[in-house]
Amino acid sequence: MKKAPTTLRDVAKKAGVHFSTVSRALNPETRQLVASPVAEKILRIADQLEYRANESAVSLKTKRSFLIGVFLPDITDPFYPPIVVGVRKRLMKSPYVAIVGDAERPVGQERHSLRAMKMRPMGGLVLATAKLKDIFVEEAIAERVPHVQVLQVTAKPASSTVVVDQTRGMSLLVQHLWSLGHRRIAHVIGPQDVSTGVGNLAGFRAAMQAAGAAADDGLIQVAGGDSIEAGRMALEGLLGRRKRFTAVVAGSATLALGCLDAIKANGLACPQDISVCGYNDVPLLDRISPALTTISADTIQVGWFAADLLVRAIEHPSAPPMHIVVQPTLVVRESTVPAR
Amino acid sequence: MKKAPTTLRDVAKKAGVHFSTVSRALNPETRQLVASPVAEKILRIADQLEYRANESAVSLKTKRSFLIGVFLPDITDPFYPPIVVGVRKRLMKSPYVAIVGDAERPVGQERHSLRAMKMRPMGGLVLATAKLKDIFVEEAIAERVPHVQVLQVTAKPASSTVVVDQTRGMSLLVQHLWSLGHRRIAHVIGPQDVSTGVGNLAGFRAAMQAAGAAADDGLIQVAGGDSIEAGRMALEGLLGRRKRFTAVVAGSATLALGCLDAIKANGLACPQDISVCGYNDVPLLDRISPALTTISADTIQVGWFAADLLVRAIEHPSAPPMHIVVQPTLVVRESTVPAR
DNA sequence: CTGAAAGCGCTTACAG
DNA sequence: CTGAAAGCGCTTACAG
Repeated sequence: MKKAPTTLRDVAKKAGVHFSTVSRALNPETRQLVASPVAEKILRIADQLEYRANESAVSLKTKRSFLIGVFLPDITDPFYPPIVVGVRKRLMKSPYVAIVGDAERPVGQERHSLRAMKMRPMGGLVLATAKLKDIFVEEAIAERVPHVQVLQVTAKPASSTVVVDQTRGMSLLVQHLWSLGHRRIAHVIGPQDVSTGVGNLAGFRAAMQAAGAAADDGLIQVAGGDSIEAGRMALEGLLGRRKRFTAVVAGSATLALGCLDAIKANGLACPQDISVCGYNDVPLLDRISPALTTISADTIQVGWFAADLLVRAIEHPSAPPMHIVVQPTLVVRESTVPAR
Repeated sequence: MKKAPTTLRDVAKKAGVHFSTVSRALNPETRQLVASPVAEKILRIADQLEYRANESAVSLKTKRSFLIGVFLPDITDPFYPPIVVGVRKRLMKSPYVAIVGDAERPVGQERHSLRAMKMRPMGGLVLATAKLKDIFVEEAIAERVPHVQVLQVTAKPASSTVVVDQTRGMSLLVQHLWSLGHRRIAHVIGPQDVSTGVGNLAGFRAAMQAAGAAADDGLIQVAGGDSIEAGRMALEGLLGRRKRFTAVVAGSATLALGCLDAIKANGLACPQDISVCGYNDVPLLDRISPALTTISADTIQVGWFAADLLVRAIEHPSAPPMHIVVQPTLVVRESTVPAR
């Protein structure tokens, strides 16, 4: 038989006090309202009976929720799960627990998520899915749901954010290629409806400028999505233009893989004919052929910061939003070599 | 101002009925207790007011929960997230929502998860973390929490399970190597406290037997864990014995990567000197050097089945456990070649 | 078919 | 310092 869980009343009966006294004793914030010896006794008995507050009852009464929704663009892209690890790490000793929400692209799905989110009052949200203009974020703001945006952010975020420094990342990449003698550098960039897309492009332009040459718009190609296939098609397009370039900077690791495919499909070789570098490091990128030069960021840290800011936002609703920028590093591997 | 969400009373007032009538009308199972025209009107108004039942209240009252906990050994191992995708897919149109639980190894953490699970009544659990003997599973059974085990299962599971056919997988691998002329085949196997570990080993032995040669115990090495490092050390051990072998079957993709490292570290080459094959396919394995021959299973499907069985278990608590076995396929790539 | 009532397990003013 | 009461938003016997 499934035994009923211990309730406040069970503890109260055994302690010989009223159950509201038990409630006070168990809550650290009201504990001083209870006489010390009584509180101690209650704590002991509660522990012994393995009392756990029923969360539904607490939520119902306090109108607070301890569920933190983490929305990722794609849980199967190995770039994202570390975010969850970081969030979890920060939430470990807190009363909050992370849900991984389904944020798949189709509009229908998003609606579903939104509705699910609204019927299940969330304590807060970590959103890695924001477009430059994002109804999800707008709703969160309108409904006053505490949230923080990570990696991808809206155009002018009114919420706290944790992002990786894109300008710095692009600058590291361009400087690296430049120092290898590359001058004609192509850029396969991700969709321009997300901040990482426009950020990378702006960063690329700024970095080229700083290096001493304006970026050649004829060597910039926006990919149709963040997939290997989109990356391949984008570079095929560039190759088809027959405009010479000796290196290509891709907007993500996924796009970079597509670039490698395009190079191979055109009878060329990386890095001998064209150097390729990606953006965002994921496992096994160091073992593919050629191992990919890329930009790496501590995404566990990003998740940790996000959860930390979120907890603050929940506990101090009126505090102004904070913006954390994490610095990435350059990881040089085999896919970039001196220009011929 | 954060406007209060719509409640049953709001809908009732607007519809001119008692709120209990609204409750009945909104629940498909009790809807026929309400006069059709009234029910229709209520439905319309509820929709218009964007009414969503407060889940805490529902859970508190019914003592049911719509939270499904999915526990993975490691969310950053790309082998596992597809399970979540599958679970989510099945749960999409159900009232349940999946939480990804933290099932990190340290015993302290597990305790934390367990406690979190108990204070937050879960509607059900999908466990990919079961050891042969597993207190987590034992507790779930004792507490009558509906659950299904996936991939890794307890010794004699009393709950529903969804696993990949290990015997078949090992057989495919051994037959493949055998047909390439390999006779002395080593085996680097994962920890033996989980069903996949013992299953793979048993499968390997059976497959060797069936092929016509008993497995040589001197060529079997149990790794200290499921990590690249553990795989490397295991194969180093085998290499150190100076017992000749021309191929090695690893118990996981991760272990296989370690084997590749060990081969390289010993001045040998894969596949020229030793063929290597892994178990479980993950992205990029087709792009590493050499691309890894391995066993692939549809893990999204595994997750889907798991959620399906779980929903059944929740809705029909007395139904007997079911056991689904998914068939894997062999993916031949560059890491296995004919024996010299 | 519908209403009124009880009660799920809590928190938190309000008395004493 | 402690008890008694109200009430969060629901579901579901129980009357009518």
